[in-house]
Amino acid sequence: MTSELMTIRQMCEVFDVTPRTLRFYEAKELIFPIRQGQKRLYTRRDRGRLKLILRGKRFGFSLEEMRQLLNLYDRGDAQEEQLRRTHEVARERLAQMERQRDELNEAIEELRGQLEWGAEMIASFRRSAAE
Amino acid sequence: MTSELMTIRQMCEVFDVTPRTLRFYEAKELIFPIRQGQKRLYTRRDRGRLKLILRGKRFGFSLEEMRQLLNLYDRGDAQEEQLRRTHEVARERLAQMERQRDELNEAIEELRGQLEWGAEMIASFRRSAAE
DNA sequence: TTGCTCCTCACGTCACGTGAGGTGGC
DNA sequence: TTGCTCCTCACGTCACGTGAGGTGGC
Repeated sequence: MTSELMTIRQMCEVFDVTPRTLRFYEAKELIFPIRQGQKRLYTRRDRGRLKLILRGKRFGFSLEEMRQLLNLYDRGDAQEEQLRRTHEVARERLAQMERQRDELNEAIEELRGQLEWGAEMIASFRRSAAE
Repeated sequence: MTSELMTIRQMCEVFDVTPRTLRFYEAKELIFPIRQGQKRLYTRRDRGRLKLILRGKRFGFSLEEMRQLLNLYDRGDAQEEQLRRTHEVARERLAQMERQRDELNEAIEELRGQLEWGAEMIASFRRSAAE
């Protein structure tokens, strides 16, 4: 199932992405599948990276940010410093996400208000039609 | 201050947008400033539309959706039906926004968990360095 | 003449989607 | 030969940002 090397099709099924996405990430130097003729073969390392990339996406990191973080991770030396930097950017992202959520909640409340107002308008149309 | 006709610069200050944004909305047929030679002059109608566009943006409507809603609003005939349709799309948008907020909250919790884990890792680095 | 504001192309951004046209192996 | 999957361009999308190069009136 998750054998050592996987084709693009298998990757797509496992990670629920399109082939275009995998090729795009490769062009952006986020993953590095090996080639067997024309075909791409994805290694365990590619799968690990892709998993982190997709997690990063959920947190709203850009692909370029993820590339940099993965490169830190990759070097492996001076672990503590890398971990510290990653922690730092992640904290900033968290703050942004919280702000974003607050704005979204405000917009939701505002739209709810508009909807109530609209419902009243529609109701008043009905009343005047019934008279 | 808010005289009948406004220049692009005045519009930008009042609505906190760039000239490019106003020209872009015009190209997309969302607003229709009059021309005095080359210069654009924005009317009260343009300001009303822009206000609704910016509010729509907060709710996550696309410019094309806003264009259609504004056109309904504009015709003014058969008010009830227009109001009803607007109400309908707004309700769908609200549901999407709520789903989006829930996903964002999940991501926030997940990232918080990652951060805690990272903090522990950093702490353990410190301990082993202290020994 | 110098500055200032306005204008019109038109390419760049971000993360892919979507054909078009071609290849390899069963 | 027909199908299937893979591949490489390369243009399209969305909402603008960002120069480049030119104009009008004080």
